[in-house]
Amino acid sequence: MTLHIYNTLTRKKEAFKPIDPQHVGMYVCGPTVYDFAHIGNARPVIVFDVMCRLLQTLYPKVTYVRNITDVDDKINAKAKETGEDIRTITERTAAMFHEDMAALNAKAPSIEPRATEHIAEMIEMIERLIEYGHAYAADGHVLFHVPSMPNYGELSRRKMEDMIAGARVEVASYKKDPADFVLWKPSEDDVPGWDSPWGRGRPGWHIECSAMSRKYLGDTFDIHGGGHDLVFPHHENEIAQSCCANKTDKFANYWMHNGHLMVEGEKMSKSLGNFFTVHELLEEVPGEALRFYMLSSQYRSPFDFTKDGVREAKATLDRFYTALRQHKDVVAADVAAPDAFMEALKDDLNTPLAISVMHECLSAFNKDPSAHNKGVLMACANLLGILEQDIEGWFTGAGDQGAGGVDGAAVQALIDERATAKLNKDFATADRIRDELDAMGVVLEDGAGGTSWKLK
RNA sequence: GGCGCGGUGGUAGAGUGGUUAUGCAGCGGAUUGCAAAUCCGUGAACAGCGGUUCGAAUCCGCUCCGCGCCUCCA
Repeated sequence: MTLHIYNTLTRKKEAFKPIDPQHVGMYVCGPTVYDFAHIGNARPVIVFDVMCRLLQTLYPKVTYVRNITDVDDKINAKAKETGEDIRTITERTAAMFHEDMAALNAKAPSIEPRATEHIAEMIEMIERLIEYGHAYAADGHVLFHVPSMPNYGELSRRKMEDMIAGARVEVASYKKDPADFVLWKPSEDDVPGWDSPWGRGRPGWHIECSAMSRKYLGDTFDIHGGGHDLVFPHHENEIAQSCCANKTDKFANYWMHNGHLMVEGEKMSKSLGNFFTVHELLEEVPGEALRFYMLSSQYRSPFDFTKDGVREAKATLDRFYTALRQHKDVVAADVAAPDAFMEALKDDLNTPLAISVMHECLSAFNKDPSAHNKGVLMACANLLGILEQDIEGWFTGAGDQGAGGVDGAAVQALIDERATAKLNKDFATADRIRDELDAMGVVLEDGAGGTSWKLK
C-alpha cells in the first residue's frame, strides 16, 4: 500500500501523491515562544516527527519546516507582566522548547524559520494582496477582505453567514466585513514594530506561515500540519492569504490535524490547574516514555493524558529495554521494518497498530534472540523514535533521564556480596541483601550473564 | 444556533460486513534456591432502538451520552 493520509480538506483518507516524488515538503505550525511547552504542544511535535521519519524512508528527500512565532501579543503581555526584555523571553523559551523536544526524541526540523526574521517577506506578501484587491489598509491596519475570496471556508467547511451569526467578538469599526482579519496592525511605542508602507507596526497572526512556507516550500507544497484547533481560523486564513497572494488554487495539498489532549478526563486548562509542562513531566519520567505514550493512540483521536497512562507507557518500554539488555551482545542486523508495521504507519500513521506489531517482534526476539529479530525490532523503533536511550541508564537512572538517587557503586557492591553468598548456598544472606536493595528501590534480576538491577 | 468528532472486554486501544487485534491487569502452567525476566495456555467487548443483509459491533436512520471549533488556543 502507498502512504495514505486523512486530509482535512476533503475529510477523507487519500493516497499521498507528492508534487515531486524526489522531494517532499511539509510545514507544521510551531510554538509561540512565551512560556514552557505543555504536553499539548508536544503532541504535534511528536506526531509530525514520526511523519517525517516515515517520509524519509519512503522518499529520497524531505524538507520539514516548523516555524517559531516570536512576535505575538501574548509575548508582549508577558514582557509587560515580568518587566523582561522581549528578546530575552523569546530566546530563552525557544531554547527550552528545543531542549524539551529533544528529550522527546523529536529531531529538529530541516528549517526552523522565525517570524521576526521574515518581516520583509510578510510585508511583500501583504503588498501583493492589496495590489490584487484582496486586502485594504484602514486606520493603520491592513485587513484581508474575506468576501474577495469566493471559496473562503473550504477547509473548515463553514459559511460566512454562519460565522457572522456566531461571532462572539465585537467587530472593529475599520473592518469592511466582519469576517475580515488582520494582516498588519500598528504598534504603539512600547511594543515591537517594524517600518512598513502602513507605518510602524507588526504582522497579524496568520501571515507569517503564509510568507515562510512560500519562501521555503514554494507556492504549493505537499503537507501542512498542526493542531486541530488551528483549522479555523488560522489555517483557513493561511489558505486565503497564500492562494490570493500567489494566485494559486492550492496552498497545501494535504492538511493533517492532530487531536487535542485532555488531562485525567478533563479539558486541559490553566483554571483547572491541570496544565502539565513537558519540562516538569521530564523530572518524573523519561521523555521517551511521554513520546511512546502519545503514540499509543492514533494522532487524530482526542488523547486523555493521565499519570497512570504515563506509568504504563514507561512499563511497556521497560519490556523492550529488558529484552535489549538481556541480549545486548546481539548485533542488530541491518533489515527493514516488517510489512505489517509499515502498512500500519502508511495507513494515516496508525501508530497503535504499529506498536502492536512491535510487540509481536519483541515476542519473536525473546524467543529467538537473533541478529535478524533484533534488527527488525530496532527498525520499527527507529521509525517511531523510541529505544534510543542508553540501556543501563534507562534502568538505573544513570543518564540524565529522570530520577536516580541511587549509588550505582554501592548497589554493585551489594550484588557482589550476594553473589558470594549464593555461591556458598547462603540463601538467607542472599535474600537479606535482596530485601535491603528492594528497600532502596532496587530490583534484582538474576540472568545467565550475571545479576542486573533496575530502579522500581 | 452553525460545523465537526467520538461512544469497543476490568483498563488502554486497533480493526473488520461472516474468521485471535495488541498491551496492561486477572487466572492456570513452565522456568527459578527464592524472585525477577521470559515463555505457554486462558476468560472477557463492541451505548440503546429500528432498518438493509443469508449474516452487522462493522452500512443506514433515530435516540441517549461525551467532546472540539466558531477570529489570534497545538
